[in-house]
Amino acid sequence: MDSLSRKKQKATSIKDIANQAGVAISTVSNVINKTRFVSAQTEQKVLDAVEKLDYRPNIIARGLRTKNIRTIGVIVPDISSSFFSQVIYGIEEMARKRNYTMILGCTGFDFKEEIRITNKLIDSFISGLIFFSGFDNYEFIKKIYDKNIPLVILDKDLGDVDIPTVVIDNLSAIETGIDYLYKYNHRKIAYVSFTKDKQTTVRQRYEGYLKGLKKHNIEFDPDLVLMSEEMRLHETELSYEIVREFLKKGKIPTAFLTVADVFAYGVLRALKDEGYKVPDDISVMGFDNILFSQFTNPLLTTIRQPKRLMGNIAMNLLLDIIENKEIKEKKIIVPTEIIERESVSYAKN
Amino acid sequence: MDSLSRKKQKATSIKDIANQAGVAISTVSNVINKTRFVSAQTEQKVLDAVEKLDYRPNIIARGLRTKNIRTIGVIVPDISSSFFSQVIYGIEEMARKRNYTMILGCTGFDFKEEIRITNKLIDSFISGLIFFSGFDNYEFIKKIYDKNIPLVILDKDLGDVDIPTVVIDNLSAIETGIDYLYKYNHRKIAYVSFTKDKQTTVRQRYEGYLKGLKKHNIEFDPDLVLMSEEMRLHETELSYEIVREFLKKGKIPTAFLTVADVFAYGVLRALKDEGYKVPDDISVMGFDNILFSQFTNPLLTTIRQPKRLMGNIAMNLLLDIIENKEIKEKKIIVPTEIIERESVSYAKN
DNA sequence: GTGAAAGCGCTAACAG
DNA sequence: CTGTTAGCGCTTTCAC
Repeated sequence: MDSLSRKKQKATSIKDIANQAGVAISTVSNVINKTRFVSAQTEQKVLDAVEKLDYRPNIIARGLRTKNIRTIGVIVPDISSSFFSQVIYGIEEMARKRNYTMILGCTGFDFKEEIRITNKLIDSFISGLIFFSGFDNYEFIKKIYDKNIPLVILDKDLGDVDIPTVVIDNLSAIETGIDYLYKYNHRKIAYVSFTKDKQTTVRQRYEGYLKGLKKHNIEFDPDLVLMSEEMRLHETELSYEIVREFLKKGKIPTAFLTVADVFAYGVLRALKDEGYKVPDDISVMGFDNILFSQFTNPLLTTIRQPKRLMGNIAMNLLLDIIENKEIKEKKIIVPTEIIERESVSYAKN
Repeated sequence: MDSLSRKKQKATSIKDIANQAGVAISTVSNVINKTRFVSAQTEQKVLDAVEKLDYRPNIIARGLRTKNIRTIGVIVPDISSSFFSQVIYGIEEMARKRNYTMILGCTGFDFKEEIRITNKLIDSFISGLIFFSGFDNYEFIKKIYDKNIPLVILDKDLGDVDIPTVVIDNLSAIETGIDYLYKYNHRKIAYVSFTKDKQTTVRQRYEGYLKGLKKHNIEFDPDLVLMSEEMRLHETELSYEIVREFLKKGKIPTAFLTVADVFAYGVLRALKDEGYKVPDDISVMGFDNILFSQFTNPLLTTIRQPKRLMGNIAMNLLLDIIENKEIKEKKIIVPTEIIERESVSYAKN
């Protein structure tokens, strides 16, 4: 017999335990779930039977009754990216802590796939959903929310709606970045970003850029804005190419502010290949503070997002909602901070 | 009413459809699952009812009958690490492609937690398990296997046993690395690794190191072996510190071969801080080829593991087993290759 | 071609 | 304190 095609042997059921212990199945259920008092003596009989027959309750059968199998769905564009995987670490960590299971679905930044997977998850058996989307998709989110499925939106500001959300303050974060650069005497600050149209997150950062410039009376120069949606999939490579092209045109800024550390890596490399020294000639500032930013050359000055914490908070909020705990804030804003390292210094004028 | 504590409205069931369409429950089931012939006319009635009442089958109820909810459990030490997250990308991708759902459990390199989580998953409702463990744990794996739970071991060579496995050839991979370094005239090759005792993977690489040296008649020097288990959690930081300490002792190798790119980053930085130029003074070679190795300074020469492919293959194998397809090979070895970049050059003698 | 009914393993009334 | 039983929503025999 091919040992690969073996069938699982039939598991022992609550009925077997009841027989073995000589009690009713409800009694077994009651000792297992501690759902009503059972005399020490009967309890022991049940426990012995459980031990002897190596019984574990069938979660599916339980789920069919209780409509809850303590499982949370998580939708994310790309689990292999450093930012997402660190947030997911925080999500899973909290799920495990609170005895829930996490189902992960990746969308590959594909809009249709995102909808398909989400619907599939909802139709399956989850108790709630963390939506960590690649796109603005308010209509769709609203539809899910209106189905009364417990839901937390992660990393996307929906504005003034009722849907539970955990975000950072993207606008202020970038604005603070500009403040920082300004303090270091930078007045010609290039901005490297995804295109701003498809995602609130990205748009808010762009607004932060504009607001920061305005605040310090720096004139906005559209030539200094480097945007591409293609970078979504080839982050560092493309920012490298774009910045290299840009530098060849000769309009040289004193600093680059990027919307993701992975872009900053491309900028760093482009600068090096074009013969500029960082930070002596040009400064570079990232966003995210992913792990490798502490090992670039020079070490990357960046704006930190507390990724693991964001994951923790999102899952905690969702489970609080599911378990009907009191929710103080439906919109949680987690703080960012500037991590000063080596890639920014005083601008020479 | 607090909109957060709303209950999911009751979903429409197969019974509702039967009523609506004026047919038997079994008929509804049969058209949905195409499990026996139904006349075009009745079929249409059912389909209309499904459409009208927006019916989707209850997966849990189905699962209770069929003992299968097309869900795979994946055990992994740390989802936030670049290597793991890329493999998981491949795992999830294939699961999705074949219409399965992935449950993810992280163990944080904690031995007890690994067992606890695995048992929990097995007791839940999975159809199979991909075990991507942080430890050697043959006894435990064997026990799972003997329970006839479909199982694939990822990235761990169990030797000559029957359990389905997908691995790289760690020994040859490192040996090839030594060959490469030898070709570049290196004779004093330091080796940076986790301790070799707890994991087959790591031990095999160490054997590859020894074998490579022997093959080229390089005398083994224990002082050149830098190992620490602590690096598990602080990979780059600790390799940095260890290598810095090591360099201060004055016994300087011509090359460092590391067992992970993240270690190589630490080496790179330690070398820089101690005033050595890479590759002019000392060469550095990594292992894994994670994303950021193409952006280090200098660009890292390394041994590539095809991470996404490994994930694809593992999930594919597992699903083939579950679906009783013919299995050609129970042990799949995926090839590695050397990625030549900038961090290795000819040794000066 | 279709329907009736048993039953998957469990929880939660209800009864005593 | 404990037992009996209905039923969650589905698949699957068996009967017609």
